[in-house]
Amino acid sequence: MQRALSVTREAFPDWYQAVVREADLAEASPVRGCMVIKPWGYGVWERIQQVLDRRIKETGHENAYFPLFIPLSFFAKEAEHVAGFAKEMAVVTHHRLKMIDGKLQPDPEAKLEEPLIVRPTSETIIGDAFSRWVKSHRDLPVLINQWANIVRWEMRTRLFLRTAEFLWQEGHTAHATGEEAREETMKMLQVYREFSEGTLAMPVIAGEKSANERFPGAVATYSIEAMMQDGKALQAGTSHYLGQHFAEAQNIRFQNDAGELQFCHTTSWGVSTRLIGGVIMTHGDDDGLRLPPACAPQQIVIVPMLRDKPEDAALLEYCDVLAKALREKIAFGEPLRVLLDKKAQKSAEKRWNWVRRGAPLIVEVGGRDMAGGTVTYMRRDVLRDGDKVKSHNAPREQFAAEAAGLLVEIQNALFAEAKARLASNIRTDITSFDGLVEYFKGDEDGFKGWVKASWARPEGAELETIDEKLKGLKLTLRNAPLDQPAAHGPCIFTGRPGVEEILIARAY
RNA sequence: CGGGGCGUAGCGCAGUCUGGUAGCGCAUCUGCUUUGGGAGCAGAGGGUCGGAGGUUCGAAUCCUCUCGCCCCGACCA
Repeated sequence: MQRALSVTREAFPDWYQAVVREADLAEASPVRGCMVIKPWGYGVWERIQQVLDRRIKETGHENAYFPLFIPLSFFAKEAEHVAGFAKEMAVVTHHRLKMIDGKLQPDPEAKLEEPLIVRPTSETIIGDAFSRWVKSHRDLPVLINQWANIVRWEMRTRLFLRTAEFLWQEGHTAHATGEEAREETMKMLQVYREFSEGTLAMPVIAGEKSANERFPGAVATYSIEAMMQDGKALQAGTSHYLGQHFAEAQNIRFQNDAGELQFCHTTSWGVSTRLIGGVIMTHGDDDGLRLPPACAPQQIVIVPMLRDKPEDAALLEYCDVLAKALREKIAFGEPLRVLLDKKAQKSAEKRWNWVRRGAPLIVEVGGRDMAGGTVTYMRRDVLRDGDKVKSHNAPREQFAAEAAGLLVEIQNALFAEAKARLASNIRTDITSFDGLVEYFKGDEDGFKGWVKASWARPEGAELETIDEKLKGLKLTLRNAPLDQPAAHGPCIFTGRPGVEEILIARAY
């Protein structure tokens, strides 16, 4: 059978790369670990930005922008923070180039007095601003978000999933009380969960990270974890309660209503272009990408079957009427995004390109459709019936009337499919480390789901030891889901009474 | 940074062992035919074989160095 991709999901890493390339999402750049995000890929990011930005503002936050460069000394103020990021920072040391011996190089006489770090995250420089902005309890809370690029000099990179430079939003807030800051942390985690499930159709499990997986400098880190089609977990978003650590390091203080000086409690939270990798690995199939309509740059692509003949004009007019009618319809609270693909390419070629790119509805209109007043369309989520491509025929006006409903149906179907995969691949019957070994041993490449088990929440050296043992099975602790049962069995690692359930999985 | 694999046309690959002046499929361009579905035929364009140096009359091929990509490990919100 002829597929739109040359590889299948059996070779998952190869397949992933093929989708990124064939769906026109991104490509590698001349700079190691950095990517060029192409219009179709960036279009998905713009959808993420638009929908999430609205949610961030609805929850009371304002956007602002802080510098790309952070003075080196800012990082030295929070010990854990600097320790966590020191190994992956890009450093700017000069401000001028000079031709020396025929070679263009940094001018030794233009060395910066203090090196500048290209931000790997902005807690420190935003905290510095907060320390000036906050004087009184009347200034609180401060609720700020920034859309930005950041740089982390990663050892090993993968397009979208882990790149040296990536795009994200980072929320930073300061509060009078720990209770309020914790509420904020949880509120944004919920925003991420709803966004991931509602817009990306990517079901997630929200929970708290174990101590060893905490953000450097945080009191508590929460994440949403999604299950990819190879069974691996993808951390799709994080939210941190930073306590007073950063406030103390950067002197973010306020006078309370009794006139006493107190340190603020701060939070930070973010999602990144990694989400696009999550969408690919959640919904992609052997014909390429499948985009949930809510995050598709174009939801309906109309491909006229042009024949380079005079009657093409009438066909284009026929398609244009359809496009205009569709654009007046609403789905997910917005007008439908419709593209009439008039490019001078062979129609069949265009169709398969849109299949690979994952356009949710692909409409093909030919002369006979026009004569009969109909259109032919394909749903990308259920492209094939067996091996054959499944196309539908409907009167043009009927299709225009039903398209918005179809898009919602596709969105729901993709979510249901992913949700079923997540729900049926979390094992809860493994209660011992030997059981873990048994389940995860051998067949390195085969599908392995997640394990949810009780544990005693060990810390320190004991946790280190457990982490090492898990590493031997290529496993990591993902999070302790927020939804917990009333009672717990014995700890899967220590045998002591369990205090919560934790997810154990292979991860990206 | 350690182990393994790989860099040859936009994509997928052969050629490398055994040195002789670069090829296949798809894509692209032109023409004719075709026209309800990834069309057929004929022709064409496109590669300093990742880069640098070396050996040689001659290097995609052998040697040295180097850069990048992929997998595993280390590392990693």
